[in-house]
Amino acid sequence: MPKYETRQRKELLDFLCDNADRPLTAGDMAVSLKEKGISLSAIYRNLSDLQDEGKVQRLTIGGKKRVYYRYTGAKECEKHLHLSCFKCGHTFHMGATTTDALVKEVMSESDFKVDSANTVLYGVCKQCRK
Amino acid sequence: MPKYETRQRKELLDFLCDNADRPLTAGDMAVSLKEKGISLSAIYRNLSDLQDEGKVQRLTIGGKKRVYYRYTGAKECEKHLHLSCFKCGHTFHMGATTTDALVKEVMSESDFKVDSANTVLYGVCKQCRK
DNA sequence: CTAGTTGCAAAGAGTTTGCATGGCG
DNA sequence: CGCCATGCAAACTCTTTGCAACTAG
Repeated sequence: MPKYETRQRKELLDFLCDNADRPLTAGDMAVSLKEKGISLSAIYRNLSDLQDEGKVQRLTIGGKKRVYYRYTGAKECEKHLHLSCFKCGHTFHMGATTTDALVKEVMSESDFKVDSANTVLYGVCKQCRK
Repeated sequence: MPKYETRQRKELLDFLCDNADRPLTAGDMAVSLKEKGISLSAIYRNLSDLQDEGKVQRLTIGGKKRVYYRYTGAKECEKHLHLSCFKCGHTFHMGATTTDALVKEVMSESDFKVDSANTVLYGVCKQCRK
């Protein structure tokens, strides 16, 4: 849990927000933020804090063997399910109404409370199906 | 892609099937399979093949920082969405009918083809909500 | 037999941590 | 100023790989 608002922390958050639609590895961030003078360890330490705060989620993609990070801190994320494409890796937001319907459906069918901000449906998007 | 049916591969598959309802790390498997004389590298190599065949999926859990594996090779898995509890880590299968309905709903709303065998909805199960 | 698979140990990748320095409040 | 966060490098953990021995078909 951070107590100071450091420059590094701000830069990292900005970067994550700007790239909320695609999954990032810690390495990706390091490359993009190195020029701004942000060390790998600062990235890892902040990512760790952000996860504890529930603003960042770890995830794996399709057959990939790496761990990716996704920003889920936006207020909108709480209201939407996420759709992630196996092929291109892009993440889309599902409409709030449909999300609501789905969450309720699962609740009544399986007595399971879905956390939409943190769940990702995997599949293939419109573009990649062509 | 394997060409031989080795003892190690069978044992690993058996173990995965027997534990399809909970996420396992490669280490977990190694511990349980060491007594049967199966090396870590055999486990990793077979897991890799199994992933390529689409029988095993990698996933991350809640705030955890590790990679887990789940068996998705059972024919039933193709017909069900998976519900995984943040708290206890247990995986449940959602009914086939509801799964179908959900998949269709997403398709018509977002033009996105959900791969149910490989997607996991995160949330909190009945037990853990008490 | 022949080629794929295993075990072991060493190599790699990604992530974490200790400690001195620097910066937020 | 005091304490937290950063940077760097070393330490770790998990995963992959080279090679000789083994084994399924």
